[in-house]
Amino acid sequence: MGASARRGPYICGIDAAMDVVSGKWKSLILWELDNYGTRRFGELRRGLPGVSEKMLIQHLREMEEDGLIHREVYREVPPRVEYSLTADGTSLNEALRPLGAWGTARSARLAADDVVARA
Amino acid sequence: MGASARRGPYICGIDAAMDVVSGKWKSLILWELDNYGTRRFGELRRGLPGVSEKMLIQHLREMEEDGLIHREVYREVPPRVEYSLTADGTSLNEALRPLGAWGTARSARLAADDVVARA
DNA sequence: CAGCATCCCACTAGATACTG
DNA sequence: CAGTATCTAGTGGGATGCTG
Repeated sequence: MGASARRGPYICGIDAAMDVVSGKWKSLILWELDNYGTRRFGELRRGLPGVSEKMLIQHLREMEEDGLIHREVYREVPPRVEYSLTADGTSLNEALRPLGAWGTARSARLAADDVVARA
Repeated sequence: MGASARRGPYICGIDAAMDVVSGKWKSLILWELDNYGTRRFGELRRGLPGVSEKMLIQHLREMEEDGLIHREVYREVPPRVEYSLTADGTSLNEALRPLGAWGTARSARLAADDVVARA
C-alpha cells in the first residue's frame, strides 16, 4: 500500500498520464534510461544529482509496477540490477518530448526576462 | 511562500513544465479553457466535478502568476470574473496533447486487461 | 457570484542507520 | 552493490464558515 499510481478512474488522458509521471524524479529516470538504454542502480543514482536512495528505489518500484520499466536482477557477487524501459516507457518518453521542449523554451524566456529585470 | 511554482532552477525542460502543471486540476483547467475560450469561476467549478473552491481558486491564482491564464474582472453586481488562456497557456496545452493521447491509450489498455482478468 | 481564512489530515519526500 | 527500515518535516488537498 504504497504511494503508487491510483490506476483510475481517470477524468481524461492527461489525468491518467500525470498519475504515472508525477513524482519528482520519474521523468528524469525515463530520460536517463532512454539515453543509456540500460542503467544500474548506482549509475542512476549518480545520474540524478540530489535524489535519495529511498526515493530512487521507491520511484523505480512504482514505475516497474506501472509497466514503464523493466528490472533485471543478476544474482552475482556483488549483486547487479539493471533497469531499462519497456515499450510503454519508451512511448511515454516520446509523448513527453513536446512538454520538455515547451519547458525548455519557457526556462529560456524566464532567464531572459530575469536578465532584463536586473538591468 | 505559497504553493506556487518553484520557478527554477530546473534540471531539464520536463522538470520546468511539470513544475507548472503539477496540481490535481491544472491540466483539466487548461483543457476546459481551451475548449470554451473563456470561462467564469462558477462554470469552471461545475465543469470540474469534485474540485473544491479553495483548490480551484488556488490553482487559478498560481496559473495566473505563471502566465498561463488571464483573469479579467468585471466590476458589476453580482461580480463577474472571466478566465482565459494566454499564448503560453495555449502552447502548453498543445504540448500536453501527446501525453493526453498516451494516457487515453493506456487507460483503454488497462480497462481491456481488467476485463480479461475478470473473465 | 466570487473569493478569503482557518483547521486538519494524508501523503511526499528527506535524513539516517542497518542488511544480504 | 543494492537495497530496507524508521522517523520526521513539509506540503497538497479537503471541509467548513465568513465577506464584498
